[in-house]
Amino acid sequence: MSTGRSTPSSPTPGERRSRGRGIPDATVARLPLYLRALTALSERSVPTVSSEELAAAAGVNSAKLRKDFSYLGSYGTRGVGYDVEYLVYQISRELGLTQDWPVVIVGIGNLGHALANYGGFASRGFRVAALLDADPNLTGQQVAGLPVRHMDELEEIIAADRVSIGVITTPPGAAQQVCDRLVAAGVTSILNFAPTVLSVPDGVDVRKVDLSIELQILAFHEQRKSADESVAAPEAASVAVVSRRAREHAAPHVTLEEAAG
Amino acid sequence: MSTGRSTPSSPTPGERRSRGRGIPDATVARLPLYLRALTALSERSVPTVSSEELAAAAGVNSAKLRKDFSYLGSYGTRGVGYDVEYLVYQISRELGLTQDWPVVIVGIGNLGHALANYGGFASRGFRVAALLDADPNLTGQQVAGLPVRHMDELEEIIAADRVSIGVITTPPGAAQQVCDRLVAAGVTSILNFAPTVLSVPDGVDVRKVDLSIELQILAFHEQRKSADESVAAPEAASVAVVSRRAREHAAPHVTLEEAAG
DNA sequence: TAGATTGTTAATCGATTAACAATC
DNA sequence: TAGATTGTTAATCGATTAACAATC
Repeated sequence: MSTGRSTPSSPTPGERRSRGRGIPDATVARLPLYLRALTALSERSVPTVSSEELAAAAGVNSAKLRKDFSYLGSYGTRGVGYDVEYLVYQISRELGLTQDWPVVIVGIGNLGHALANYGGFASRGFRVAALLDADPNLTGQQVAGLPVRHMDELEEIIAADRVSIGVITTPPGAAQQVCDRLVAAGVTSILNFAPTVLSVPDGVDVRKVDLSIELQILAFHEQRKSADESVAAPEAASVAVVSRRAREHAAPHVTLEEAAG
Repeated sequence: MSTGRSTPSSPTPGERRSRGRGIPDATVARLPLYLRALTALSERSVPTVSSEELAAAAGVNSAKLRKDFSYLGSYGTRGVGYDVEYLVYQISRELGLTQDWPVVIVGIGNLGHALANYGGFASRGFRVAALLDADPNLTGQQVAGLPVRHMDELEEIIAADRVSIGVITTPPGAAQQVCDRLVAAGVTSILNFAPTVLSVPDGVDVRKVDLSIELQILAFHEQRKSADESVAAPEAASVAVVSRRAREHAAPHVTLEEAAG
């Protein structure tokens, strides 16, 4: 794009793809969806599927699906479609699900409980290596067939089981501290359910699941629906009317390092 | 962009923004993050904050934050920053959190339990109007201070409480059916925790939270990390070597409507 | 006034999509 | 061969980012 659009010497999509062997993030995020749909087909012993059919099952459009698959390689057959078993294997391998991923869950409250019992983990390559909690009263209690262990054992467990993925289901106040210990112990991927922004060193991946944020996004769209029922642009009007209170308070700048953690 | 880059008559960002009064999806998804950071500042009675400070607390860069806020209006003061209280109010209003949003939770297993007890709902405008489950043995049991009610009452509750948001925490097999009933009863926003693709009519928003998918995305990156430690492009090599078994089975096309649901 | 910080511009980047040549 | 469907192209769209003029 930077070298002009009409010259045939500009980088081709093929060249761009191979640069750094990068599968786009958006594609990676959809691979699990495809895999789920393919697994369902596999269980029904369906041998092949077209991009159109698979896309419908995964809830995307077929052009996007074919583009996504093109990053993995040419695994389809023109005029026929994709072999279900073969594609299940290729996507599993690409996602790293052909190996075993031990995970620890830290914070065995309601949510930790729910996750420990969640069937979706074991069915993929994920294995709950340990359940950890800071509360000594919980230690030793059985949850989902596993004993809750005390936080003191965290480093030991991670080293012994070569755990690289940690799930944080603690209260928000404890999350950063737990995260730091996980990282120091060798964990390089974190799934965070606590409503906190975690800071981690380079090389550590964090993904977050935030129930409250999802609801707020729904509320935004829900509000728009009601607004559309009444006037044309009711929002634009009310913005101007809203009290401008407090705009006069100008005050010195404050660092918010503490507030963030 | 479509009308050429050098002509001054191409649409300005201002024009683009006002077209349809659209706040970009990516911006809407970040507003709850800003709101959370601002709420923490508000509790510490911090009066003003700069884009740089607030961005750090929310985990984004400051240019993005300022761009995001520019879609809401000009709520900052040059040379000073943003008034915390004023911005909390504006974002809350924009997200629709100044009103009450009754929600129902359907499926009171481990996860439904966890959500019913989740503090983050009540603190925003969200109120759990009812907990519903199909199991008669659960009916009447208290969960998070609320009685579990039977699915038979779903339509009645939604109508009576004007519920527009439903949370689905059922097993995957029941999710589409529950979704259909919610929508028929008047719900127009759904937060889906079941690992299923839901189909809904136009005008209904669905957001999904999928624990297993998040873990799979982490596994993908985790795998890449280990790969990078060993050879330069180990992946590219092994792709070619992998057995091409099953590519010969070509078979008739199958509809997969049932598999999807 | 001098210093600070917003709001906006414009360039870049990444993702989506329709269309179709390649090919089974 | 005729019909079907992939893999790829190229256009479009939306999101990110650095830079800086406007302005408190």
